[in-house]
Amino acid sequence: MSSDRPEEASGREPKPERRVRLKDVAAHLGLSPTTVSLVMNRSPAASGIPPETQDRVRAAAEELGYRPNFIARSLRRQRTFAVGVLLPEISEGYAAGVLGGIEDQLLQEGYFYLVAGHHSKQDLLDDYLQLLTERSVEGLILVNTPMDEPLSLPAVVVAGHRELAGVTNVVIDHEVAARLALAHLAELGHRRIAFFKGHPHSADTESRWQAIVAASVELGLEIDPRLTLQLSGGTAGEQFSPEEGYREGHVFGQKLLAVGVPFTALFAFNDVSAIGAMRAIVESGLRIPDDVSVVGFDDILSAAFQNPSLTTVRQPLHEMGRRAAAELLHKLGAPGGDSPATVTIEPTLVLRDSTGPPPDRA
Amino acid sequence: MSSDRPEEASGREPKPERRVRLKDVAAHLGLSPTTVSLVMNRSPAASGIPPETQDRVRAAAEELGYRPNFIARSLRRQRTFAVGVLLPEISEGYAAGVLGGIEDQLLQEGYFYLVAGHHSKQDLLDDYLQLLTERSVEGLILVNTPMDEPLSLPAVVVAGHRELAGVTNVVIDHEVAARLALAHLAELGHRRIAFFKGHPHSADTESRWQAIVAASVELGLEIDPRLTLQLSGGTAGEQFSPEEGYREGHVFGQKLLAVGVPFTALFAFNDVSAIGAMRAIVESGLRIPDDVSVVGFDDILSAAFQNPSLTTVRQPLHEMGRRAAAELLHKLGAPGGDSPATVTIEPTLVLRDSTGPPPDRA
DNA sequence: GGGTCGGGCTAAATCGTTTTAGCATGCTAA
DNA sequence: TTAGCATGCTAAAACGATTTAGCCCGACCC
Repeated sequence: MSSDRPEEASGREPKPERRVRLKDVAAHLGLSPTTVSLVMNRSPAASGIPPETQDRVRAAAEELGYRPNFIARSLRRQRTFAVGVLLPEISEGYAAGVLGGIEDQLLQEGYFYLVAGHHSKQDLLDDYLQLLTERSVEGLILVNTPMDEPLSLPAVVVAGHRELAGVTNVVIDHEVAARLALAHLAELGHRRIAFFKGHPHSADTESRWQAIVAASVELGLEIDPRLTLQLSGGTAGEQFSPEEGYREGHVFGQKLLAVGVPFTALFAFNDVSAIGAMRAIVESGLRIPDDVSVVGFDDILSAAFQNPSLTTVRQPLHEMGRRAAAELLHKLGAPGGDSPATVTIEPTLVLRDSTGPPPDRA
Repeated sequence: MSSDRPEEASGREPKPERRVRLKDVAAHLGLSPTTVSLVMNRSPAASGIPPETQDRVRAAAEELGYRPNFIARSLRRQRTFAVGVLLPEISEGYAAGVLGGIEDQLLQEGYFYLVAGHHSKQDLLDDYLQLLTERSVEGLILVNTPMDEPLSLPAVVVAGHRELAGVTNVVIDHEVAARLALAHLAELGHRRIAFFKGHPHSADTESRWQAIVAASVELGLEIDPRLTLQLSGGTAGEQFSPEEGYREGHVFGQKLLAVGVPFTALFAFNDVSAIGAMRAIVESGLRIPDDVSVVGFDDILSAAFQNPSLTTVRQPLHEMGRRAAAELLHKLGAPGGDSPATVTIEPTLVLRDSTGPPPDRA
């Protein structure tokens, strides 16, 4: 309870504790800043400095609570150990999941990152790109963010539309995704499968659909165009709100039932539309999975909470973020090196209660 | 199609385009860096520089594509216009919602931020606090992050446990929350209401429960201890995963039904436990809301997707983040100024389909 | 014609590091 | 005796801005 340090007890000079600088440590030791710097950085040039001096330096640094000023160091070394992340917004969904993975990987490797949400506005995107550059980020990760012009920094794009020279794309393996879902349904005995196609603007729509077509052929399944509905959605991919997606799924579920062509399973474009459709199906008096099986895509949090819980193709968002970050760091470490143009992430099938055998093989 | 700039067409010197420095602009104009700096910053000291020169400077800067180096500027001005954000992790839930609000507000005001997820590990938290300080962030926002020691920087805490000298706490108004939910149920005619109390470690548990007790008295409702279940949950507040919360809600829903004391409504501690409980209720053969009404807390995405959709008290996470950021910026703008110790955010009641009149007034 | 004033600039210090190029000093070897 | 060579350090120049304190020059005043 008693204090050894009178200045603490008396409260004298509490505030003006300026941060300790390298120079202060040097002065305290009667050495030059150079020496202290060399020691603190374990520079190879420090080999000439005898171990005892090194210990003295480190002890003094510890004692004085010296912490290097990262800003000054960045300026001198022309390295910031920071990267920029551009995304539409930190929503509860896709971007947040990916960001979590980016975060883990970057911090683990000693980097920090600056995030900017452009809300799908081109001018904001341009501004933030500018600002991030001014702040000397060393690279960029774009999540679900359209980009046409080539970038002036090393970059990795997650869920990007186009191929850009020099930038690495991280995408999900749609082939595997389609095969997982359809093989599961086929194995259960389903033959008449309905589909929700993605919105025309969405980055994933086309490749996913082609994968579905290919997998169907492979599995000997026939796709009935009357059971294939294209979601209209917002104007810019998955940017529109989940609630809207849910409502759309509800409406399209009703449309699907109204077509009058029998089907025993639905493979939706994503979980929200699947959940909306489930509601429509249940409302029509059919049971899930007894009468109709439903498979979603993404594995959003709600998927597990549905009643019945939703079988779905899981996009490992966290891992996609991790890989994107790892890939960027690789580029930074080996400039002009051998970065892949595309990194493909394997989805997994999460089996839950919304799928089961078809009611009766007609 | 034809190019005026031969170096572009020929591809000569494509790379060595070093960033243009202030000095370059100055040299290009035959002026000193001082002058250019003064003009570019619209410094009051620039009043002595004739408008024509100013125009010349700005034109040259534009022409050469000059962008100030933020690092150098930060070093000199001792301002980084960056703040640090500490949170358990960027999950799909609470933290991501708040972070979205923080992001909006900060970017709008010209700040950036560095995020670090400490995964509820004390040593990581300490490390990141250290690193953020080294990077000279000007302030801190802690989201759902326990903190005992006083901080060396201006700080705002969202959903923090304790009061810390000098730091502003952003919290939800539990009084209003409790009153909104209970008044709604009382108005519908419910008298026998069950409760899930939060986990003992959660920041909000105690204040929320006291607010519920107070509101009950106010509304003339009686709380039956047999219908009051305390969730056990993880060890550190809301850190444990949503799936676990959901499962816990399911189990506690079953427990509640097993008590044998009749009730017509449940006010859960959060949405995930409410959703879990709904499942248990439905499984027991009771209908929602015909037999039992359920009210959640938070308004997570899944709440809207339930069948029936969940009536819940909405925590405006985005706004809480916004306010936290705004409050921090205020502190930064007026050091030693008059920051409130607590900022209270008003929740709202989102009426959906999980609440209705009780089956029959016994 | 000398002093003053103000207009239009600039030199130089500074922010806190890193890093290059060397400088003393003392010992060894020829 | 002296060149040579470790050994143990340091001076000073960056990095790219901002900012303080003037400088120089011509016009004006008396």
